[in-house]
Amino acid sequence: MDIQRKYTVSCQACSLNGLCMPHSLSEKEVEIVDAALKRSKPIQRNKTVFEAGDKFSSLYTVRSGAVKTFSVDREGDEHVIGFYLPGEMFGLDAINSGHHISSAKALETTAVCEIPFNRLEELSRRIPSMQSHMYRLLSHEISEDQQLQLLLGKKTAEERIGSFLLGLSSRYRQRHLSPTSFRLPMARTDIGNYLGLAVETVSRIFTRLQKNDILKVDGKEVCILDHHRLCEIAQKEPTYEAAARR
Amino acid sequence: MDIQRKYTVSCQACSLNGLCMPHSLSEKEVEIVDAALKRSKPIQRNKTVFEAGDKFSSLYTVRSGAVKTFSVDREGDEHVIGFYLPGEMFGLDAINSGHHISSAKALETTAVCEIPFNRLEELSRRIPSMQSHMYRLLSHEISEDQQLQLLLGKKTAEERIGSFLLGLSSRYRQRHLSPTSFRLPMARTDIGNYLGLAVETVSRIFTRLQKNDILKVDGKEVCILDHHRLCEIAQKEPTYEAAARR
DNA sequence: CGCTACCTTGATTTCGGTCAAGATACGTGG
DNA sequence: CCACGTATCTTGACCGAAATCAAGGTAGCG
Repeated sequence: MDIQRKYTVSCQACSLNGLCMPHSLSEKEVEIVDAALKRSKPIQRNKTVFEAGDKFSSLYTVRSGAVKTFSVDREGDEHVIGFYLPGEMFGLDAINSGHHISSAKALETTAVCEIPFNRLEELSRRIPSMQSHMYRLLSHEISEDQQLQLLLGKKTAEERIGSFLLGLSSRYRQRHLSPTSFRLPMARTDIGNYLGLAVETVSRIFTRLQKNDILKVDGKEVCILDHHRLCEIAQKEPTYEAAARR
Repeated sequence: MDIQRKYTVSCQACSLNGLCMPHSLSEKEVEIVDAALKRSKPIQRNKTVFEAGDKFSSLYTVRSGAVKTFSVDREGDEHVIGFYLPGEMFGLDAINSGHHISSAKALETTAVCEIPFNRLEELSRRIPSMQSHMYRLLSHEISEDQQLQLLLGKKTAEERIGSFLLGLSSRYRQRHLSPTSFRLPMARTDIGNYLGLAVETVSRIFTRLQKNDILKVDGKEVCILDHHRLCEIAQKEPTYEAAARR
């Protein structure tokens, strides 16, 4: 079964705020896991959740709002690594080295849920489905990252933007928001940075897609008018097919 | 502590053939883990270990030889995802979906070690340091993948090749082989494919680096003559600094 | 020994980056 | 509520790194 499906269903059922728990947990287990979570007060736009170099102690999930992770090189240039929407977990890259190698910043007013990692390790030993879930969550991140590598290494600017928008679209659908009409929480600069493109290129492609009646763009508001043609552009089969193959 | 260090030391100590076990295991535990491993007979060059679509049941480590993982798109084009040297684990991307989404093929005569995943889950519940180790291993793969994303999205052809060679160099050092003189187990085509470059570009840059006395290339034999300048080209600090920062 | 796969080198083209200049939106304080 | 300044976004002109096209060269294998 696909982790993403599991996630949406169970998040609501268990009210575990984005920990994406399997629903095989008992009442009692849900209670235990829930007790381990720390819910933060809202984080203002541009405030950081953690910074590169910070000691690693917790994983985080987005409860509301949006987060970007990024690293800064010696020349001071920022490199956007990922965007996280409600229900998604971030900070996974820090488990290995014991400190954060990237920073995380709120793209808008955001609430996160903190999960102390030592508690998580402990719980996943006691609750087998929890351990299994964590393995799958980490594995899922690896597949996604490899997907992005393919995109960055082989695809044209238009294909990248197309894939990016379709990706967002399906993530919004998963949380029962409109997959055709949504607001981009990040700036054009961030999109370009993430996709390995200049801002100007992102802008130009947005207008081109708009001219071809595939997209309607108004600032950060995006409306996908022709999902099918967008898939063609992204060199991806329509999502329902992709889902069926799983 | 860095997972890679742990790994080299313990692999030898425990003789667990690349499972990269922590050395905190007791005699008894080592025995148990060792019993779960299946050692394969050698795999011929170009033979697959598993193929995309196969049901996922095991993770693999390379014992000797080398492996590449790749996916094939609808047009039949291959996309190289990664190269694996002795001691490295592959197949991690399959945990989530329950079937392999990429294929793995031997680049030369290769022996692998198979680790049934259900046994691994079970063991990691019983042996806390084993679970902790697996989390770090998965997290490490995520960091590496994100590093590659940066390379693919932002770096020039020369920087990519430079980083690639330095990466190989440090992986060879980890297994106590010469970090300055080694044999590339993969074809130029595979390198280009992996780095998002045309074969011609890879070839041209190899000759250019050779002309500048940074590299000596003879077919698949590579010798790094000027490690420091190669680091500059790769936009990376020399490895000893990188190691010190950890 | 010859075939095929792999590698190298050169000539030409092209996609997307860079530079430059406006336009639009946004937050702040008067 | 509006004016101002700053961020962000868009559009155009030009340029360059690497892809593509083309043609030989080399090496490993049956």
